[in-house]
Order: sequence, then structure tokens, then C-alpha cells
Amino acid sequence: MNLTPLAQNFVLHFGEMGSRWGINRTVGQIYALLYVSERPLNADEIAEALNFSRSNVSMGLKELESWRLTKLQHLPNDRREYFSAPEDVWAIFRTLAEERRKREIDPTLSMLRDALMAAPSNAEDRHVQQRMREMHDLIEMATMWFNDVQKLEPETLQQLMKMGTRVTKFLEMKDKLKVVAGGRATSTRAADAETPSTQPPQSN
Amino acid sequence: MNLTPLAQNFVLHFGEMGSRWGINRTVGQIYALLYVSERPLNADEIAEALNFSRSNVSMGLKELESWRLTKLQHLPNDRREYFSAPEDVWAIFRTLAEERRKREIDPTLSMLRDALMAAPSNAEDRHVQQRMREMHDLIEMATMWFNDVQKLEPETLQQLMKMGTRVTKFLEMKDKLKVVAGGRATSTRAADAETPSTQPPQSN
DNA sequence: CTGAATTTTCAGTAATTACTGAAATTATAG
DNA sequence: CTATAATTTCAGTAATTACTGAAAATTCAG
Repeated sequence: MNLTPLAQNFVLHFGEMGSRWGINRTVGQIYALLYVSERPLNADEIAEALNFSRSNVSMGLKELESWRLTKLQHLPNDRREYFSAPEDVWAIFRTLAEERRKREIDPTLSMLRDALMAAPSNAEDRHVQQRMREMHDLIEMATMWFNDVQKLEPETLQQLMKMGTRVTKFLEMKDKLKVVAGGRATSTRAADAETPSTQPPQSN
Repeated sequence: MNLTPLAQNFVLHFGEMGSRWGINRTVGQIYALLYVSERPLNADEIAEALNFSRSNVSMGLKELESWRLTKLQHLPNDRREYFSAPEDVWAIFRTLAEERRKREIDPTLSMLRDALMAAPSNAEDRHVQQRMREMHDLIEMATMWFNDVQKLEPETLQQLMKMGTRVTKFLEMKDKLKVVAGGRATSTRAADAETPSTQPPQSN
């Protein structure tokens, strides 16, 4: 297992990039290797290709598994485990986003929600809560939107993205239709989103 | 400068979260403090509130500045510099996304582009390039979309997000209109996006 | 200019995170 | 079962990153 310069370069880049995220170099490189590999690889092959210790590879794979970014399979007449990356880049993208949301967004959202439940005991806290609420509402909206979008077929999503901001044209159109039709157009989700859940009792 | 438990909690949470990203604990806490603070703070106040050394605060502020997440101002009859976070959460969100794109996406995109320019020298590299191309195309599309969306007014964006996947209804509608109108509906950006720039000469 | 106030830099050190090799555990072929 | 192959764990160590205090540099009022 030695990599071509092309693959080598890709793998090294991902290692560097990985460390800009929370992910460490090792994990980034392992993932990149699996991603470009034509066939599933076993841990020893990975260790050899990347010059890592066998145990390091084991840990890296475990980490990738926790991100749901690897597939595990067995080959006939071979006891070893073989790893590969999902082929569909859209699926990878989605998994990554989901997992990041779970780890980075959800805890923050729940912390904010909790903090907003309590009545502020003074003017200072009132302002702190105000700021927290602004952040909470934005994150919550983005999260809900993301949830929706996640359900779309990659093709639909792709189509939407390629349209770019042109969708706003349809928004305007919608508004006109609403007027014409006397407000009977399909309602947006705006109403649902405006729950008062983050509006605590004001203590003044 | 001592924080209320509410603010304290927020600041600590952000410190933890920061370290899940590339950002370190110190920087996360400083930002959180500025974010909830009612008034701009100088470096000494920050150092005292968070129990960091003055020099650590100086470095943290420099880091935040490089992310364009702080505003700097002066108070009358005071030589010290006062820092604050922008008030508009949408603007913050956008700046953050922009900056992350610049640091994490753009380098990857350009590495991929370069790698896809060269003619593959064998079957293995052909496959590697195929995978790289898939990744490149997805990232490029997402980036272009993001660029577009970034130009929208926060209100429009908010409206779009609240609609969630309902916009797809309009997509379908558009397709029908197209058929009815004999293909004279506004074109999407699909054509522009399908540049052959990442299709290198095949060497076989 | 001068000197005090303020900010930045940086070498040294502390703390954290990454990595290894050896040993323990688990899985499976015979 | 038993023996061996494969994987995981983990204590120790290496490497990296974060933080501090002291000194240098910068800013600015007088």
C-alpha cells in the first residue's frame, strides 16, 4: 500500500484541515484515505499506508465510526475488518452536518433554553437574557430549516441550490398570489415557529 | 466586574464549545462575555472577569479580531481600547460563516481544483480524481449557493427559512409553468454551474 | 520631546492532546 | 475447547497548544 502523489496530497491536506476543525490529523488522514480508496481497507493496510501505529489507527477508526462516516464489511475467507467511506457525497455531507448539529448545536440550544426559563433577577440579567434569546431564536430557526432541508432528495436540494436566490422571486410571487386570492394561499410555518417558549415571565 | 451566575454559565458553556471547534477556551469565553455585555469592555475588565492574564486576553482579542467578531472603540477621556460584539446576530452568523469558508473551504476547493487539472497517470488515479471531483462539485455548489444567500436581507432569509421545504412546492409549480409556457420560464443557474473546468483530459 | 499609561511580544512553563508498544481482550477456525 | 489471529485498551511518553510574567514596543497627554 503506497499512495500515488495525487492521493498522498489529498490525504495530507485533509490531515491539516482536520486539525482546523475539532478532528485531529490522524482521523482526517484516515478518512481521506478511505474516501479515495477504490476498495475497502483493513486496519493494517491503513496503518502501513499512513505510517501510523496499529493502535492509533484503531482509535482513529473508532472516532470515525462515532461520526458514522465509515462502513464496515468482511471479505470472504478473511477474518479482518474492512473499512470504507460511503460513496454518496451528499449522504456524507448530510451525516456530517447531522452529527455536528448533535454535538455542537443541540447542547448550546438546550443550555440557552434552560437559561431563558428563569426570571431575570436584575437589569443586567435582563439584558443577558435578551442577548441569549436573540441567539436562541436564530439557532432554532436555522436548525428547523436544516431539519426540513435534510428530508429532501439530493436531486431536489441540488436543484434548489442551483437556483440560488432565484427562489426569492417565487416568494414575491407567493405574496402577490396571496393578495389576489384573498389570503387563502398555503400558510408558511411562521406561526409554529413563533412559540412563546423562550419568553420568560418578566420580573419587574 | 463579576458576572452573574446566568452570564457565568453562558460564558463557561461557550468556552467548552469553543474547544470543540478550532477555537480555544479562552477565546470562546472572551467572545461570550462581550456578546452578553451591556457595554464595551476594556482588556483589563475582561482579564478580571474571566481570571485570565492580561497577555492572554490580548492574544484572545487579536484572534477574535482576525475573525472580525469584535468592534473596537474609544471612550471619552480614556486611552484604553474598548471591545464589544456586533449586536445583530444575523450579521455575526454571516461573518462567522464567511470566515470559516475562507479558512476551511476555500483552501480545500483550490487544492481539489489543482489536483483535477492534471491528467491521471493510471487507473488508480483516475478513481481518486473521480472521488475528488464529486467532492469538488458538491463543495462548489454549496459555496455558490451560500454566496447567493449571503446577499439576501436578513428578513428575506428569515422568511425563506421559515418556509422550510415549502419552497419545493414552488419549484414544482415552476416546472409546470415551464411546460405550459413552452419553456420560456426564467432559467435557473444550472447552465452556469455545469462548467467543464473540472473535467481533465483523459489519458487512456 | 518626556514619561506614564497601555498594549503587544515572547521565552519559558503548564496543560492538554496525540501517539505508541505492550498487554489484555475478543473472535473464530479447526 | 484450544490456539491463533485480530482488535482494543491503556499506561507511559512525545508533541502540541495554551497560558503567564516580564520585558519591549507603542501611544499619547502634557
